[in-house]
Amino acid sequence: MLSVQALLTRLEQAYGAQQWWPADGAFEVIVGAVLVQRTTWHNAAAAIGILRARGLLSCKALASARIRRLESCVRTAGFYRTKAVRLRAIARHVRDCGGVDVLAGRPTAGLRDELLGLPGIGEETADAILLYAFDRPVWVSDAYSRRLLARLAGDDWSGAHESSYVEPLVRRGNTRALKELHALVVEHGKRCCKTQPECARCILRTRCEVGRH
DNA sequence: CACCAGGGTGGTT
DNA sequence: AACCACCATGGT
Repeated sequence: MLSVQALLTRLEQAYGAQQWWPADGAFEVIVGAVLVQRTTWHNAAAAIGILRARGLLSCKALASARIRRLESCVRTAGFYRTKAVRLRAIARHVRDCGGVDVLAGRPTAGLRDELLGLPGIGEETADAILLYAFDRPVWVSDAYSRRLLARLAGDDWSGAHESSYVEPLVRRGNTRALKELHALVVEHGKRCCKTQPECARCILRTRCEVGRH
């Protein structure tokens, strides 16, 4: 089966460099990670722009903002009532800890547990924050990656093998590759056929161009 | 107009 | 542990 490095190369050749995460600083990555849940980056980015315009894009300002005000800022990202409450709770935790710089000094395993303890941060979001906000070598597993790797592996796929597949990148601490690969997997998943399992062969076969369906 | 988008949570079986 | 309803706006 295709190696991780080969997969990364082919996806990059097909779609180009993705350059995730489009954010300014670790805290903005955290905010964006929550806002983008179950919506497009387009809608999440609009909400971030409004937060920035109103001076609420720092953990101290966000932590002391009124819920109603936050709701009006993040409305375009959907689920705005829950996201407003969760974002402020997260901001308060970060503030009470001494800021994102303090979190950046924590070991990865403990930091992951700490993130999972916060409202609105599940496994996928926690790993995305670890990778893109704190530059930790972790693989972000999502619906796209599970589907793609299941197709690449064929039938004998338990789902637990996903971590072993990307293990070479994690072990070598290649955060550059991990960031780009996850972004490319998502990009490919959005364009590539979702209903036909055979579609994944476009990556396995050289004469079938990736992304040109 | 139905469907989906860079999920998480709480409740039920 | 697997399944479910719910959260809600914006684009196609």
